[in-house]
Amino acid sequence: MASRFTLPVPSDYLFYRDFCSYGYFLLAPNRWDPAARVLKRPLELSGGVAEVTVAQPEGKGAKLRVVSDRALSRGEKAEVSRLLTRMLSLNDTGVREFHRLDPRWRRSGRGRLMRSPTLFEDIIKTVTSCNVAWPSTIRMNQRLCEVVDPAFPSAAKLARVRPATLRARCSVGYRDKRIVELARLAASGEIDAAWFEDPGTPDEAVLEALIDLPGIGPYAAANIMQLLGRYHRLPLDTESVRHGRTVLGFEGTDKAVMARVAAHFEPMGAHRFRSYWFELWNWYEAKRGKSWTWDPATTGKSFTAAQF
DNA sequence: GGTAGACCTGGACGC
DNA sequence: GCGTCCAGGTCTACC
Repeated sequence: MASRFTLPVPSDYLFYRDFCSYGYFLLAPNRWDPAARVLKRPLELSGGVAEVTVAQPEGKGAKLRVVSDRALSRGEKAEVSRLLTRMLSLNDTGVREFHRLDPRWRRSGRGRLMRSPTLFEDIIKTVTSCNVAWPSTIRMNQRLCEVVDPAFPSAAKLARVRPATLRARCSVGYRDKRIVELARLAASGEIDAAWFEDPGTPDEAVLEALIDLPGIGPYAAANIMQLLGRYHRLPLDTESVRHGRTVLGFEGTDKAVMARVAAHFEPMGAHRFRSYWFELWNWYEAKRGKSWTWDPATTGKSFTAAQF
């Protein structure tokens, strides 16, 4: 029998807008239904996997309606609430300050960014997004869920998979050993999620620790930092260069354009990434329509500039 | 400290 | 249908 419960959200929270705010909303095991504006995905809970459906039928600021495919204990409902709170950035208290710094997004209300229910899933998703076109990132995450665990592989489960299996069946290529090593570090506690998530841990310490991880370079570290709600660094990549040239009108070598993009967002201080990201996202939406209307099977595979 | 080249995959392109 | 080229960020070796 299903469990049904509600989850309170901040008064400015608009589910379809705020969930469809970062590309990972299109990656397995997330399943976004653009017509119904409903999210379905399995979550790993203490009593086993449960498929949850999340919606906000009454609109902005209204409680989220959560339905699971099996009965959940009180403790499991608390787990689901905790995982969704992380995923939907419901504890983000910086949106108002962001809008004060960059008023362009005040009217649309853009400010919150979605992420994964766990830091580990965000780390692996980031590794699968490096040095690869977006359709391959989609494929890798799809296969990880099909081959290893439908609810997205936990660190413990992934640590037991052979790199050759990941390479052959999940199309992760040379990332195979790095992914398994990351899983071992997370499973053993050497990657301490609580330490990374603690707002009291200094940004520089987090950055240094991330760069030390296998498969994590400057881009991936900055991206994981924004997924941790630390928005002061920009994950600069080829999309940043494209954005610098086409939208901001910068000229010169890739390196010079990157430096100018970084300098351009400097005044946004602790909210640099939000300002940069929503400008980028706005550009995608100008080409492809609002992100919550993207069909994961079509537009969702081709919204990045490289696919145009 | 800076840089060249290897690492893989899949899509685009030419034949 | 096949072969070749290219994009993408990280890592290592080398200067």
